[in-house]
Amino acid sequence: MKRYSTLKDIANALNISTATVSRALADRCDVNQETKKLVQEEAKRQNYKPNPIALRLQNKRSKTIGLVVPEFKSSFFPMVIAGIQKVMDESGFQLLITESQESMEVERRNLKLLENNMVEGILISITREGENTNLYQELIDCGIPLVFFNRVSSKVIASKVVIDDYKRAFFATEHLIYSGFKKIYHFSGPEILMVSKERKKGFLDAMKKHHLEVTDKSVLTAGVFMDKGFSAMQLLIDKNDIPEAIFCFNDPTALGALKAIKEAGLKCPDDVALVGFSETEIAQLVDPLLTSVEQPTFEMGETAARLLLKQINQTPPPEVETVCLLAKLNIRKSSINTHKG
Amino acid sequence: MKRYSTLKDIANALNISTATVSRALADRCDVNQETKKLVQEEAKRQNYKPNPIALRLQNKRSKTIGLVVPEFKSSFFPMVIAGIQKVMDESGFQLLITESQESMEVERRNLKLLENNMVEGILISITREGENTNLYQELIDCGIPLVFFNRVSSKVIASKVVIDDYKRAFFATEHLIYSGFKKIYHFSGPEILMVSKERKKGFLDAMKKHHLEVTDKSVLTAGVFMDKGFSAMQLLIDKNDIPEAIFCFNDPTALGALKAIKEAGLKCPDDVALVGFSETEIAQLVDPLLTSVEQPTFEMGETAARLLLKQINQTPPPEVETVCLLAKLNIRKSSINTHKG
DNA sequence: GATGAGAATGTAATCGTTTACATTAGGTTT
DNA sequence: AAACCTAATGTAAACGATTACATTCTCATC
Repeated sequence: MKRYSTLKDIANALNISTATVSRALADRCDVNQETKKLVQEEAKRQNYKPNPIALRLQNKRSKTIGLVVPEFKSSFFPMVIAGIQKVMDESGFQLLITESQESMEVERRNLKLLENNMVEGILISITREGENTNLYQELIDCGIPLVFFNRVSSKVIASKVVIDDYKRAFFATEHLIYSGFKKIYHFSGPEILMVSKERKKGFLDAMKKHHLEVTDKSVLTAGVFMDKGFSAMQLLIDKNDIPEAIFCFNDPTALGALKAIKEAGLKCPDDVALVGFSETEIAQLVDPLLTSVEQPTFEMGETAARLLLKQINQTPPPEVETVCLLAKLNIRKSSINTHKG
Repeated sequence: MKRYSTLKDIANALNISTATVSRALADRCDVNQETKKLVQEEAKRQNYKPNPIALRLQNKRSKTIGLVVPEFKSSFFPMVIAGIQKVMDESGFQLLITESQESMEVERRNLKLLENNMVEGILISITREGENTNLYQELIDCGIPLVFFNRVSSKVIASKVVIDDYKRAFFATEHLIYSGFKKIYHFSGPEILMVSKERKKGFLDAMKKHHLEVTDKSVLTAGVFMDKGFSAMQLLIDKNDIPEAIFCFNDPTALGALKAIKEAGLKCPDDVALVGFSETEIAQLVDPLLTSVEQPTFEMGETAARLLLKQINQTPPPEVETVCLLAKLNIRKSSINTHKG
């Protein structure tokens, strides 16, 4: 590694002790003004920078926090990371990023890795396979605070950052209902995820409120990726059980459905209207433009990071809190009722 | 921070010196088998993990490398990061990620931040504003190896990972030519970027090879984002100077052009055929499906990381090398000549 | 002139680990 | 029995920074 200038180098150059140098650079009052000036000049001359590793050892703080995200492919998590990064840079913390690849096993490995690297806290969005509840609890119990975001644990007590999935799903469904659609289906996400449950509940409650029929067939589990939305839609087309509108778990499944619709020679929104969720860039690029719920991704990262820093820096640590961020429904062409009025 | 078990704790528990404990755990031959066993048991009992910070101070190595990417929005860089991450995890290095937000000024700040954090090397993809040549050179000169990827410096001598932009642009253009198009235009990227120049050169050379006319009007600078592709296409439509086909700098500009084509009531590929570059997820989702050059993003990250580790670990450092990764042209509907034979 | 106060600086321990060198005890060789 | 070897362990310095405590010196006070 590159050789850096140290306190000792400055001390030797000026024939004084490292203690004085340290004090001079910290601008302490019990150092002679002359000496202070000499030290500061010499430090500048040698381009001295305090060694962050030595400081960490001394302070017994790693000044590092860990992050576990399920994947990197979609732009959702990268945007969250950008938000986290901003807060970390401001507060002088380093960020250790790991990817669980939607696997509980890999997630466990990542958490162990972070623990071995002495992170002072962990930000995590869990896999869609499920949660490593015991491990989360262990980490918290032995003093490493966890903050969940987006995909949160339902069992562990910790600070969490979510968007109001239930409400947004409810409103998105109501939007379809107010548009005049009656036969409305839902493509739901992995049953194990809280967000899936919340969005499904929002859908069901909105339907119930408006006295619209909901049968076993109204909800299809379609996973998180495009191919699943595609095959779910194909299934409906094959069975000739085509709804007027579908509220989809997320944008990829909506886009998969859209592809199946087009391939079958049907039209969106004329034959089937679509609503996505968790706004992706693509929503504004496909034809027709996709109605979708926009999540404040960057802000989610910032918020989660701030909550974690609070847990780390305050003694005693503050009460855990769950922050619910506001999301916004962007209504576009894919959910316009072309038959009405 | 959480309290971790140390060598001293084990030494105290067994009434021996930390030196012996250290040696026992390193499984050195000059330790009594009995002692070794006792130490290993006690270490397990206390869940001892070596303190990585102390090791770094001791070894005078930060075991950290830095990364500077221009942005997080598109999935391109996140996928590269995933590749880098994989190599780093395997080799026990930490990764410090920074985002320059396409600003030279922010890039300078990030590089300084990485230097202060004593990274042992830096991976960088430069901004589209241009390059901080002097700073790159300074870092290299004082012992921090740099490896460029994707958007590389044209002036600094260092290892680089690129895709064969020139060849792919050449072939993509030839694909349009072989499809029977004659009036072919190019929407080029920011003039300052090497990749822009390379792709433009590939386009021009392919046209020249096949003796097709190239005028001042054949190449329009369209930037990197969708809106620029959109306005460039609108300009052509307004001037009623509509080419049969356009080879675009990247997918977003192609999609922008596509939007303008549709809004003008024209059809792709019937009226204007399109070819994009640097495959995005979107290419497979739009109508018509977009022909595009697919880049090996994950592999690019892996390769760049490996090159950097070589620079760091070998003494004397190996010669710098430029690795050119293969990219692949995915031919889809947007570039099919519907008039031909 | 002895005492004390206060300013400026130095000494040495600490953080957790490694390792060159020193020490000890026991056994073997002559 | 003196000399030496070997195995096993301990001591202490080092990495770079901070800081409690100790020291030195000067000057003011009685």
